[in-house]
Amino acid sequence: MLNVEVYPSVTLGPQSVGDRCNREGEAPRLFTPTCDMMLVPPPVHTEPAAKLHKGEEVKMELENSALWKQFSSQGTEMIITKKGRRMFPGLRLKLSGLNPSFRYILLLDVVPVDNSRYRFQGGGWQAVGAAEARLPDRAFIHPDSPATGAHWQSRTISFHYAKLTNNMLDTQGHIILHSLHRYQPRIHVVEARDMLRWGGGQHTFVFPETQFITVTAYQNNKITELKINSNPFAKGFREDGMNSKRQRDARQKRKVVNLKETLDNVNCDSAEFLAQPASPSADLQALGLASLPPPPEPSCVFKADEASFQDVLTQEQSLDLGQSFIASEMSDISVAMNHGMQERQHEEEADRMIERSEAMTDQSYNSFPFPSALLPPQTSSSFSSLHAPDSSDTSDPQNSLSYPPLLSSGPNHPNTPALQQTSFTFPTPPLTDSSSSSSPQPLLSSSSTPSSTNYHIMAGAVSPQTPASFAAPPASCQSNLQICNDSQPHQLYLGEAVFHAGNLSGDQTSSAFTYANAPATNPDPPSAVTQPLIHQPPSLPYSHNPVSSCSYASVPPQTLPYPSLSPSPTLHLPNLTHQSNSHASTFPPCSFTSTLPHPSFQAASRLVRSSSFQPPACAAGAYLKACPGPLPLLLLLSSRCPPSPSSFDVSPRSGAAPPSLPVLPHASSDPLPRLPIIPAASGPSLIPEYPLPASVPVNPAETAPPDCNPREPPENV
DNA sequence: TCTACTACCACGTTTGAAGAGC
DNA sequence: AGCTCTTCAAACGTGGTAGTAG
Repeated sequence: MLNVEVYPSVTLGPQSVGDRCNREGEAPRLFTPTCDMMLVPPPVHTEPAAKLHKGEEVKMELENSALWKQFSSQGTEMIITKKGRRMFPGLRLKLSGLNPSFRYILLLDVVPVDNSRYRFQGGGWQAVGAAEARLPDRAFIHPDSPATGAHWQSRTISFHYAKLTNNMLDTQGHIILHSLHRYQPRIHVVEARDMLRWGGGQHTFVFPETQFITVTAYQNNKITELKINSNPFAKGFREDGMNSKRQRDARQKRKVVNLKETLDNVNCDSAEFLAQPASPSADLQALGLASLPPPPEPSCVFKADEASFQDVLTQEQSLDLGQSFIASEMSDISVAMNHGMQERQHEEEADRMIERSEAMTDQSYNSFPFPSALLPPQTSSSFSSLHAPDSSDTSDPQNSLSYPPLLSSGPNHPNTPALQQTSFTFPTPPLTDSSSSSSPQPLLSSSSTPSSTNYHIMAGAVSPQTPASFAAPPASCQSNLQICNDSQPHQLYLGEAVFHAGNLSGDQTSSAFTYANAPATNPDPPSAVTQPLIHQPPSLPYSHNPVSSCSYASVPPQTLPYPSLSPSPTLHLPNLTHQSNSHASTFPPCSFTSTLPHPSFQAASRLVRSSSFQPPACAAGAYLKACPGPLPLLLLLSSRCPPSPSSFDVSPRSGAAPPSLPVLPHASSDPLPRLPIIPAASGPSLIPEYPLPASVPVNPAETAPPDCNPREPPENV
């Protein structure tokens, strides 16, 4: 029996069946109802995270950054469907700076960028109103989690298994989003030092170029073209594909001709038709069901096959610019290119793609109507200095055109020497609001411990690649922004930039910049004046969104001890089999000190409840009791905290004691919504439909090995 | 009437099962 | 008997499109 314990702010849900567990040669494991999962409060942090990462700097690179930027330049759109849709491009990441022997959990969540609803008008996206009520924050835990730092650093990390849905009643564990809203994916690296406990340091990475607007149908034709040309699954829609517009038109034409011929056939055989019962097919077609196969070889029947063949023969060998980005996704695509002939052909194509890609990206970004005032003093070349060089990634023409880090800081380092703004420019609008940085709300945990949580705004600044069509935030944002101006936030995270990336100029490989956990004082967005909103994409909720950031500013970082956790909080992450070394599972409890920022909309009001707000318990400290394989589970994250932390039932690793966490129904409109349990994807009968009443008992006996769906394409090739 | 959404379609990709060959 | 390779079908991912609901 699948068991899902939901901590109010951390709802664990099974990932969709599509969320395969295995990776890279591992036996496929499918998340099944037999996998027990539960979330438990975060462990008590006993060792300062700062020690754990002393001298280290966790870095993350977006491997397919060029592709993302290409989309971003047009205004990335992501289809969301009721059943869930994968993201394309996917998040392909490279991690470094981790302790090879420590275990980490990687999470992906998607947070609204602003509080606006968008509409595609006049060839661009315009904010047209207030956003829908905030949905429960679901986080997608990478199936490999927890894995050692060596594991994460040895391969490309892909989150393409994550699916987006607009079904608020989704039971598959997909990430629920509103359509026509703007979102920003975030990747969280949470240290799970002994694979049984979450704790230690936490890092949040944000790649501004991965912002997207959710849609149920593509609005921007350019995005459609890019998707078709970049996504192998959409090959059929390419110019030379059988599902291209030309081919579809041809099919449509054939259908019409077919129908006409059929009708003619009926006419010419009318005598016979009238004389004897018509065949079923002729009968159907005569009724207009032209889609049915034509009658076999009637003398005057149009031969559709011939026409079709002709159409195929006339297909052109088009190589759209967008196809160039296949190169950046080559690892995904190359799987099918195993044969020499194909491979050579592909390589040749890839080379041409790269060439065109370079030309295109240059054009795209160089010509991007990014306000010069927003651009940092550095030129593209200077940006590259901040980017980790990757000579091997020849498919990524953007590597040479890296973007400077937006922010850089460490949590709770208000006294960190401020970085001169002149030497550290903020090319993107998100930077305009630093309040979020000042007091980022915890996503997984709220107790902010110095250096426990780092926020990284990745080098790819939003603005340069964000299309001007991305409407500026509503006037309300501006007002909020102004409100935030009364502080000097940038100095804070800028200073942190120096603190954590003080050798930026010298460390060319640094791609991660810690995000300061600013104090209550709201920093002053430096870019507020220099960056016209009209050309700036909405700010990130936690780090840039004026509204949220301002609200956060009123709430100083809190270090709330996790309430009476059960003896030995256990993180059941059976996925350890594929990991080499095992660590003692009896690590002393450690307090979770990460301070993930929280999206704007729910910030202020909730945080005010500081007395009962216990961030760590809410999310980061979630304990997982999952199937014995890569962790295919999904979290619901929220700032909501359980009414009674003591109610946590931390079951031992053996899984003997089913946890009994309070399950709270969630209403997005509720200022303090409670998150529903996300039933298991494969075990609908096991998990009640949303909303769920209370905790679901765990049946330890039904912890069969996970059976990952083999249908998932290889993630890392 | 317009907009957004859903269900379905056709095509391509991926994967594992089944069979053949060695 | 065991291994490798090939073939095939099913599942799934994809954008397009017609229909529907508000």
